[in-house]
Amino acid sequence: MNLRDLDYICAVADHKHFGKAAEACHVSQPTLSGQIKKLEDQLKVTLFERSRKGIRVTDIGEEIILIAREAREAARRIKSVAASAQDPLAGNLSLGLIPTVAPYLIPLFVGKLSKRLPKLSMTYREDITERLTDSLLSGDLDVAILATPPENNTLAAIDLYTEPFWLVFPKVHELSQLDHASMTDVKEDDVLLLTEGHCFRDQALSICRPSHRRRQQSLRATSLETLINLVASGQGVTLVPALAMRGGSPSKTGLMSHKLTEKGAARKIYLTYRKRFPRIQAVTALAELIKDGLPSSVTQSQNK
Amino acid sequence: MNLRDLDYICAVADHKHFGKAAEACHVSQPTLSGQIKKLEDQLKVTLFERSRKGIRVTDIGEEIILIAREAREAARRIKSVAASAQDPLAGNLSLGLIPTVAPYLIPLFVGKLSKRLPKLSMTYREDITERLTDSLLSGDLDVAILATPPENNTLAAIDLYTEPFWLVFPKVHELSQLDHASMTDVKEDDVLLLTEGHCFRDQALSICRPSHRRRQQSLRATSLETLINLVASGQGVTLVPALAMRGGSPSKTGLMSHKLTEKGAARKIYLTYRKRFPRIQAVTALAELIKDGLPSSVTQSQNK
DNA sequence: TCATATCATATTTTTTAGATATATATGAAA
DNA sequence: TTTCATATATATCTAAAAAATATGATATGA
Repeated sequence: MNLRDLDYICAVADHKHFGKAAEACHVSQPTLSGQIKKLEDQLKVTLFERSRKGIRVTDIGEEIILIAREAREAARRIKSVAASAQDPLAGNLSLGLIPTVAPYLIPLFVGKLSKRLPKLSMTYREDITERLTDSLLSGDLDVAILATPPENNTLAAIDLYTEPFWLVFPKVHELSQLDHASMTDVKEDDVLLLTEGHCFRDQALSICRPSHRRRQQSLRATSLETLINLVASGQGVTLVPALAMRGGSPSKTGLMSHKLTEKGAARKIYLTYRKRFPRIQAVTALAELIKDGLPSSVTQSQNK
Repeated sequence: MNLRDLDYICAVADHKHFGKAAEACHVSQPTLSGQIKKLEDQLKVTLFERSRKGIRVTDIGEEIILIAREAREAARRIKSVAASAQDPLAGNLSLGLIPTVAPYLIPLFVGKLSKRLPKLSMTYREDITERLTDSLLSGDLDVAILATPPENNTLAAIDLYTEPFWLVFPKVHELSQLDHASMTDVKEDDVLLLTEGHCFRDQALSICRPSHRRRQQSLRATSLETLINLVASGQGVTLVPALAMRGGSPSKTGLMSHKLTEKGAARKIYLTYRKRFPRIQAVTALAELIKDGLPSSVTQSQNK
C-alpha cells in the first residue's frame, strides 16, 4: 500500500469514473486502473463495482476510502507542518541561564526579541551550569547562557561578553576609604559566597588568594540578591558580576562598590549549544540580539 | 512522501539508531538513511539531529512523527478492515421483496439464515418491482426477490421457485360446486385485483380473457390480506399465489379455493442481483437457503 | 593513535510505477 | 441487429525509484 494508491481510490470514489480520476491524479488511465487492481488484489477486496454506466463503491470500499482519506489528511498535515516550520527564525527556542546571569540579562533583550524575532518564542529556565549542560546534551534545552566554556566537544559556544567583577561592601567598611580596590585589600574570610554548584562561587573563589585554607563559612547565599542583603547587614563583603550592579540596588542600601581592575577579576559569558543543533541560525540571531542590548559596563567579546 | 518513509522515520524515532531502525524495517541501513534524507530534503526540515552518541528527534521531527503515526495507523486499519471483510458470507446484504412475496417467504427462511449463514446480516425492504429494480441498479439494494425476470441486462437472476395461482372465493359462491376450476369458469368482472404497480395485478390480469374490455373496478386492494378479506365479505373472487395460501387464513374464514391447473396460472420467482455485484457467493448461498425452505406447494426451479 | 561504532556516499541491481498502444465489453443509436 | 462511442482492462516497454553492496568519513573511547 502506498499514499499514492490511496489518492487513486479516493479520486475514483469522487469522480465515479476511472478516466476522470486518472486525469485528476495526472496519470494515465491504465496506470490508475493497474494500481487500483493491485491494491484490490493485495487487500483481497473489491473496492469498486465497475460497469459502463458508472462506478459503484462497494460497502467495504466506502469503509476503506473513509480511512484512506484520514491517511491522506495526515500526509497533508505533515507537509503543512513542515512548510510552516521553514522559517529558521520561527518556532520555539528553549534557553537555559545560570542564576547569576538570568535576572540581569533577560530584561536587557526581551524587549528587542519580540520586535526583531517576532516569530521566535523563547522558553526560559534558570539553573546551575551542571544541570543546564546535562539538559543541553539530552536535548531538553536548545541553548544555554553559561559562564564557562563547553567541555563536552559535542557542544559549541558563541562568546557574548566579558563581565568584570565588582567588590561590594558596606559604606561603613574600611574599604570605603580607598579610591579603588583589589582583592589584596580584602580579608579572605570576610568574603561571602554563593552555595556550592554556582559557577560564580568558584569564579569568585579563584581570584581570592588560593594558598590559605579558608575556614568553613556558615553563611552561604542562594542568590546574588541574598548575598548583597547579607553584605548590607554587615556580614562581610562580596563579589558581584557587573551586570548585577545595574539597577541600583547596591548603591541604594548603604553599600559601596569598587570595580576590580586586576587581571582575572572578570568572567566570560557564552551562548552554548549543540554543534549539531539544526537551527543554528536562530542561535546566532539570538546571540546578535543579546550583544546589541548590552550596556557599556560589560565588554563585548569577539565571536568565536 | 510515502507510507514506507513514514515507517522509516517512526522506526528511527523509536530506536534512536539508524542501523537498528533499518533492521526493524527489514532494509539496509543505507536505504533507510537515503530515504529519510530524501524526505527531509522534500519537507525542507531536519527531523533528526544525528551524532555518534545517539539520535535526537528535533521539535519539528516530534511533531511530524506524531502525525506519521496517525497515517500508519490509518493504513493498518485499512488492512484490518479488508482482512475482516474476507469472508464472502459475512457482512450485510440488503434484500428487497415484492409485497406479494415478502410476508409469506421471509418466515420460511429467516430461521435457517441465522443458523447456516450466521455472519451474514440481512436488511429487508418491501416495495413494488419498479422501485426495487431502481434501487438494485443504483446500488441501494444488493438483491431483490421479484416475480419478473430482469429486463435490464446489467442484472442477473437465479430462479427460486414457480408458484401456482389459486382461485379464492366464498363458500357460498357458485364455484364451490365444482371439483376444480379454471379461469373460464370465472366472470371477469368478478375478479378483485391489487392496486396498480403490483406485478401480481398484471399477472392475474394476464390470465383473464384479454379480449373483453373490463369495466373500471372501484375495489382495489393494497395487499393480498385485504384482497382476501374483500372476497370473504362477498365482494367477488380473487387469485392468490400459492405461498400466500399457507397459514390457513383462506380456509378459516368462510372461503374456499381451487388450485388453477391451466398453463400460465403460475408465476416464477427470481432472486435478482447486479451481474457485477462482487459478493455473488453470498447471493447464491442465500438462494440455496431459500430453496431449501420451500414447501411442496411450490415447485423448485432449476438454477439458471 | 588505533579500533570501533555509526551514519553518509557512490555505484549497481532490482523493483515498481507509468506511458503507449490495443483489446474488450457494453450501452446507445442507426 | 449491426455499428459506433465510451470506458475499463491488458500487454508491453520505458523510466523512475528503492534497495543492496561496498566503501568512506567522523567521532568516541581505550
